Amino acid sequence: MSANPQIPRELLEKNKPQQQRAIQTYERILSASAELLDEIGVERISTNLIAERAEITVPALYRYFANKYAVLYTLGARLMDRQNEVLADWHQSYFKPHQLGELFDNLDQLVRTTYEVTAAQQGGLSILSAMRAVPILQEVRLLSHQQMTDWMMEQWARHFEIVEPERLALQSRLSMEVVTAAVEMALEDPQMPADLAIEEASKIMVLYWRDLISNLPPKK
Amino acid sequence: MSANPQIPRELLEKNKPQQQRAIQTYERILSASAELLDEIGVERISTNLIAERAEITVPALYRYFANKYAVLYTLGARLMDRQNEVLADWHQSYFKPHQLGELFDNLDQLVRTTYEVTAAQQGGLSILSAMRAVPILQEVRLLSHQQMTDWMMEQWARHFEIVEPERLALQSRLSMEVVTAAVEMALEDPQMPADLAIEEASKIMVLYWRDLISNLPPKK
DNA sequence: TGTACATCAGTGAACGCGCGTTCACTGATGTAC
DNA sequence: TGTACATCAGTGAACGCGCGTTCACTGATGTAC
Repeated sequence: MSANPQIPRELLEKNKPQQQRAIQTYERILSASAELLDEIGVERISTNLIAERAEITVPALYRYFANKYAVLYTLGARLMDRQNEVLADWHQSYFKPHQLGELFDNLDQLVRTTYEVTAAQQGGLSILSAMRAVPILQEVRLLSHQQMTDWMMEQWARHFEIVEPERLALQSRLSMEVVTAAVEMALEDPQMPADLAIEEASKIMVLYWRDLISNLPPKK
Repeated sequence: MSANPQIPRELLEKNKPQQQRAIQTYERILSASAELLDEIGVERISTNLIAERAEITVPALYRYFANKYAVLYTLGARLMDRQNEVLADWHQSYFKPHQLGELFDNLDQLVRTTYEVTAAQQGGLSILSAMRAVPILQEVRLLSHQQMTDWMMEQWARHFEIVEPERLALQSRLSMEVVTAAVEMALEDPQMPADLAIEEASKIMVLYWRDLISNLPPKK
C-alpha cells in the first residue's frame, strides 16, 4: 500500500496484524466497513457498527486502526492502488512510441479493466464518494491522482518533445477524471448499460489523445 | 425549486417561511449549512452546529426542515437547478440545427458558466460530494441528470433523425458527467489552473459532439 | 518433549459527550372591524 | 385609529441514545532452553 509522507500520521496503521488470526480480524474489519459504506454511507458509519458487523469488539478495531478514519483511509488507499496498477500495467502493454495505434486500439481495455476493478472491490463506489466527502480523506485521492499524472507525463516525455508540459499534465489528469466519472456513472445508476458507457468513454479518450499526437513532434 | 414526485416526502419543506424575518432565518440556515459542509464535511455536520452558526435555536430549524437531510436536500436541489438552468439557457442561445458550428464555437461558454455557477454557490463542491455520499440524497443528483438527459434528447430529436437513441442518451448523460468532473477537478485542487481545465474540457466536448454529427442525418 | 516466559490478540465494562428530535411555551406580526 | 384575535416565528429545557475512545484485564500463540 502506498505509504505517503503527506498523509497525516494518525491515519496510518498502529499494530500490524502478525498472526493468522489477526490478519483475518483485520480483513473482517475492512470488509465489514465496505459493506456498511454501501448500506448506510460514510455519514452514518460508526466504529460500533463496524465491530458488530465484523463480529469483534470495538477495542479490537482500535488495536489496528488509530480511529474511524484510518479504516476508511485504508480502504481508499487500496482502491487507488488497484486503479493505478491497472493504468500502469496497461501502459506497459500498449504504450509503444512508434506504434501509437496500439494504444488507441486498446483504450477500451483500460476503461473496462478500471470499471471491473472498481466493481469488484466491495463498496468501491461508496469508498470513492467517501474520499471526496470527508476532508481528511480528500488528500488521498488528490495525491494519488497527482502522482499518476506525473508518472504518465514521464512516459510521454521520454519519447516525445513536450511543447506545453502544463497542458499535457492537465490532459493526463483530466483523462483520469473522465474515466473515473464514466466508471462511477456506470456503477451508480442501475439502469445504465455499463458496456455502452465503457465504449463511449473509450471513444472520448481516443478522440482526445489522437488530437494531441496529431501535433506532437517526436524527440530528435 | 424542482418539486419531484420521486423524492421522499420527508425531505420536502414543512412550514414555508412567510414573513420577512422568517425568510432571513431560512436563508441563514442554508448558508450556515453550506459553510459547515465546506469546513467539516457532511459526515460531521449536525443540526446543533447549524443552529449555532446560524444564530438561531435548533427548534427553529425544525420549523422549516423535517430533519437534517432536508436541509442538505434543499442545498442540493438549488445547485442542480442552477446548473440545469445554465445548460438550458445555453442551448436556447446556441442550438441552431442548420448552423451547428455556433454550438461548438460557444461550448467553452457552457463549461465556464457551469464552473462559475458552482464556484459561486457557497459550499458548491461540498454539496455535490454530499449528494453522492449520503444514500437518501443520491437520487437528487441522479434524477436531475436523467431529466436533463431526456430534455437534451428532445432538442436533438426535433431536428435530426436519431438512429441509435440509446447511444445518444448515453452521450448526453456522459457529457454532463464529464463537464461536472472537470468543474469539480478545477474546484477541488487548489493548484489546478481553472482556465486551462475549462478549455480542455470544452475541447473534449467539441471533439465528441463533432464526431457524432459527422454521421447524423437531418430529419426529412 | 516439556515448561517457563514473552509477545500478540482480543474482551468487558465504563466514560463523557454531542447527537437528532420534541414539547409546551412566549413573543412578533398581520388583519378584521 | 384602536383593539381584539389569529397566525406566524422562535425559545428553553429536556429526552434517550449511540457515538468514539480508553482502561485494566484474560486468553492464545510463539519461542528459548
